[in-house]
Amino acid sequence: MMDKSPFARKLSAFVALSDEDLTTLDRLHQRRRNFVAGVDLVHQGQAGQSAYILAKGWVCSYKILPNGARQIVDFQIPGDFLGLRSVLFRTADHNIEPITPVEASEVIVTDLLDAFARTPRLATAVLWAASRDEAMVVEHLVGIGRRNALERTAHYLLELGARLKLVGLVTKTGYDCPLSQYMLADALGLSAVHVNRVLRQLREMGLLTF
Amino acid sequence: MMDKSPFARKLSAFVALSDEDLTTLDRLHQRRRNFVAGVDLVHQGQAGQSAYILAKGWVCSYKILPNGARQIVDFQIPGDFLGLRSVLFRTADHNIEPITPVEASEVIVTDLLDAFARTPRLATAVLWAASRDEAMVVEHLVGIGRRNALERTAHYLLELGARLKLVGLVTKTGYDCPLSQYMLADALGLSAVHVNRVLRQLREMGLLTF
DNA sequence: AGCACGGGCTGATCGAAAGCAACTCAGATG
DNA sequence: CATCTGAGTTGCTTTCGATCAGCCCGTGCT
Repeated sequence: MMDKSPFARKLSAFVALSDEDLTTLDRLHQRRRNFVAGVDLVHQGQAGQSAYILAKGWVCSYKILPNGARQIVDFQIPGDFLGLRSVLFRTADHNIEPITPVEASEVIVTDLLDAFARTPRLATAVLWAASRDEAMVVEHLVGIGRRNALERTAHYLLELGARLKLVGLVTKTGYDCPLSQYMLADALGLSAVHVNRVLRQLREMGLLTF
Repeated sequence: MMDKSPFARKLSAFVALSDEDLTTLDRLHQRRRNFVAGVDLVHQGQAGQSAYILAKGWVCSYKILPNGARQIVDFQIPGDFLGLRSVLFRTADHNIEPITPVEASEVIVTDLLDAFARTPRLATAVLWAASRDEAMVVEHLVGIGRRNALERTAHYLLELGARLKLVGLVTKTGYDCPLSQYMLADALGLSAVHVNRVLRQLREMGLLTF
């Protein structure tokens, strides 16, 4: 039996998938693409985008406000869907930028729907995953709205850990985190300076090591 | 031809629906339910919930933090789906509370999927609507993270207006808003006192009237 | 070597929003 | 009728986090 992709690995945590499901799933990963870090993959307002399943590397989705401020909505890690909403929506309402070199499989929407028709269990699993993503955005919203900088940061780092664990990217001692403090700041709705202080606090409390 | 439900009205703004689509849609609104204001309709952690389509009244979805703070994730208005994620997720991850007396139609998920199979255009429209809801949560996140209290409040009130317009609940002069300043505060991640000040500012700027 | 650059780190100052307290007013409620 | 409650309003004080400014350090470039 072959190695599971991070995507299959994640879905398996929700629903038991048969070998047939897994091969159907594999067929989705046909056209593999590579992207370099720092160059936007999708641009706000752009039409006719495709969706991707992330195989390797980290990506972030963000919005830019008229005043230049940036808010990172979410980070995507291996196994995560990418730009699905932009496709349904017909035009992207946010930017997507690789923060490390990235490998991703382009997914044709019709292929996905075909796969759903063939194996309903797969459809369930993917919907589960989508719901989970949405729930995470909601949790993120709650954090920014009602948690202070310290709680918010700690919570976010833990959540990232939980997500990475699902795809086997966590070791006994921690996980490899390519995020700069600037990115964390834009994700958490803080300034980079303050993120730095908060991280120091967490370290001093013994809750965090680099 | 009969009156369109708010739901049909909203979907029609996205996709042209045939009479057949509309009757299929109507069949979903079978078991109508009434709820009183202030009593939770869905409770965090509760399992086996149903989904609803809101016909009349306002509802809010929120989360409570361990420290007692509340963050309102979204308000639902007539025509909006309710608790769809809780169903896919099998167990509710947030509370839903009517803020006015509410009429809603219970939707059985299998009915919905049947309807989708029958008229694909309907499926497209519903997915469109779901994407739009998700996009609104994201926009909300951005607002809380990167807009100041004034911008945030103004933006949110405008967005509410745009949503209400889609279902015909806006007049020349404005819309009927049953939200208390406490609720606005919990939605915007502010204190009620501060919301009050911000609203006063907006009034003084001539951007808002009660 | 020299230098530019990005990321991380820290101190000092400032301001937006929170917190607290008090008061009004309109409806309930008894 | 008195009173109680909840929403809205305002003044004053406090605090959290932003902003500004500068520093260190590793890397890549010429």
